[in-house]
Amino acid sequence: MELEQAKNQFINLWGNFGSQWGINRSMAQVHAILLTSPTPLSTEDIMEKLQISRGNTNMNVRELINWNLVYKETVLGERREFFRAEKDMWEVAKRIVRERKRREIEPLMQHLNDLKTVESDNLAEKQDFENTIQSIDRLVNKLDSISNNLMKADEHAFFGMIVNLFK
Amino acid sequence: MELEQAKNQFINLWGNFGSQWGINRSMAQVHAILLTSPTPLSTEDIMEKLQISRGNTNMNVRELINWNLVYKETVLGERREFFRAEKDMWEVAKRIVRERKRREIEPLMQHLNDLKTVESDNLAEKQDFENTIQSIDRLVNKLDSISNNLMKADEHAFFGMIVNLFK
DNA sequence: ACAAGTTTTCAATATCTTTTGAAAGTATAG
DNA sequence: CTATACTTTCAAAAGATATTGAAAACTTGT
Repeated sequence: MELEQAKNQFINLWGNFGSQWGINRSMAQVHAILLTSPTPLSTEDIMEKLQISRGNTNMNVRELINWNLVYKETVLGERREFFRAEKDMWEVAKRIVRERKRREIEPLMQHLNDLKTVESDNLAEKQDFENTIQSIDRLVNKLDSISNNLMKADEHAFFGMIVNLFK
Repeated sequence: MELEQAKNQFINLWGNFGSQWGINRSMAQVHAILLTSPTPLSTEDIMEKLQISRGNTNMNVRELINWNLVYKETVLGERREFFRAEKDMWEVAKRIVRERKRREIEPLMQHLNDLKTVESDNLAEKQDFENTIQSIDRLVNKLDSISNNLMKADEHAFFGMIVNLFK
């Protein structure tokens, strides 16, 4: 396949994949274009290649910077900003995990805690509900603790350990 | 907190959580109501408690059955169908992983493969693109292989191994 | 075979999310 | 200080997604 065509396919692929996981299509596509650009890109470059508006580009680049997946870059003698994606995919994965944990898992854990014990005259039903919540809570906490450790480990160590485990 | 109130909060919580991860709100809410019901529920029950239409209820219950998270149940002397959720959350987690893998990760891996080698006169840029794709491909494959093993292991074994690893 | 109860489908509608683009805001050079 | 280059904001519009509800299809008992 030809390089330009392959890049376009990748932008598409990454966009679809993102939207299946609750990340908006444009944001994923901006990420894709930066991942596959050998040089940092300006807002104009991104607008042009993805055919999206200035506002849209600005907002999604900014969000990617919040996620720590994209850096601002200054180019000598250029007034406008350029953007460059983190290309170490292990880093990318860790940062996505970190961010989703912070934004979604932690609030979830907080709320589950509030539901752990309830009041009711119907003892059996009370117990049943509490069991379900406990069971969700245990799972979420375990996944959380794996993700904490994952973020400390380096790629080789992490996958090495996991793969060895199952041999 | 009072039981009924807690159930409502949970339905809400699960619905929000689902929609952040690309699962539609109603589907997650139907799942929540079944998870927290001590007895199987009919379509009518679900419609009434969630205040949603028959069509919506039917479609989402069916989707949950496709995901293997909900079972059809027959009640003696009743003509209509009842539904019951799988309550072992380790099982639930495994089934969600299995399904998302099948629907999303496998197609992704397929497409990445097609992008692994491209043609271009610009050797440096070709190399750069191929490196990025390779790096994504390696990560996805490793995550895939962990998830395969996870689905074979039982909960205790899995978490036991992971937790010990990081001690 | 019919009638009553139940489930499924799907076009129309409503809702929610994303995108646009022009205006306001900010920074920099001269 | 002022003009110009550039970035950010946000209300309105477009687009995507979810929901409704009534009709069609199916199922079961008599």
